[in-house]
Amino acid sequence: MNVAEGDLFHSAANISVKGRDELNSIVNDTYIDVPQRYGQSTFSYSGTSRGAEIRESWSGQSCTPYSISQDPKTTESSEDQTGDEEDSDGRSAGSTRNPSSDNEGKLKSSIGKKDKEPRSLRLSINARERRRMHDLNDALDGLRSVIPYAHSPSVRKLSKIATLLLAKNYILMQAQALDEMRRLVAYLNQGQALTGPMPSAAALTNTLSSFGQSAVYPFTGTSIAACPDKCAVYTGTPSSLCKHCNDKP
DNA sequence: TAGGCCATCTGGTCCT
DNA sequence: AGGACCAGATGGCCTA
Repeated sequence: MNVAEGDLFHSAANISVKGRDELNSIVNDTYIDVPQRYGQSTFSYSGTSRGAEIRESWSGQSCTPYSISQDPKTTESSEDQTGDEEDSDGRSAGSTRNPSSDNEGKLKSSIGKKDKEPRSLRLSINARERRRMHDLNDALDGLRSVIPYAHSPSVRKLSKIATLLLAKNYILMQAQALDEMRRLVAYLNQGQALTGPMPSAAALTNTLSSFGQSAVYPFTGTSIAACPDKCAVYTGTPSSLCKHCNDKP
């Protein structure tokens, strides 16, 4: 097992144990190159993983909106909060978390902070921001759906940062594979145009095999050893999102 | 218990 | 003025 291959399996260890075997089965032809710290460190999937649960609640409109009014201490904000529970789409704004604790402090802390701003305006701004973040999450879900990793209920959803890093590396890999393919086609065309003998079967096999090899493990050079997170395994350059590389003086 | 991830609130800035 | 975007702060949930 070469270095890159080891890294692939190393990354695979970030996914849930239940889905690890499944992921290992796909890891050979995909580009799992997420720094370990960005991988999911959780190894159990109960069917109610937090992210999935929240998304389900969001799209299915089935979650229970949090209600600050449950706590008498927060009566002041609870009246306005009712208008904050649903945005203009009619979608519930709360999550499945503890309804009375999460936003309570924040709301309370905001009271009187900016008296100039009418409460209704603030609530509408909050709802808008919430909607914006939901749209962003929807887009991230869309991205997750098209990048190769184990799409299985037994595998926890990729984190946001892992999704972005994986997508970036996947794009770079596709570009490189395309480039390799073009070169191969050019090589074959060249051989056809020449009157001389065609490349030997062994040479062709060698070329094809090196193509396949580089398509999967294009970078096995020193860059891998440079970063403990192996952020450059597929890109050849350290990721700007790699904390380790960015922390370097 | 610490660390990772996340949703939400908030105030600031920029644009239309 | 209102909306979009952004980053910081806060606190909850989960796992090792």
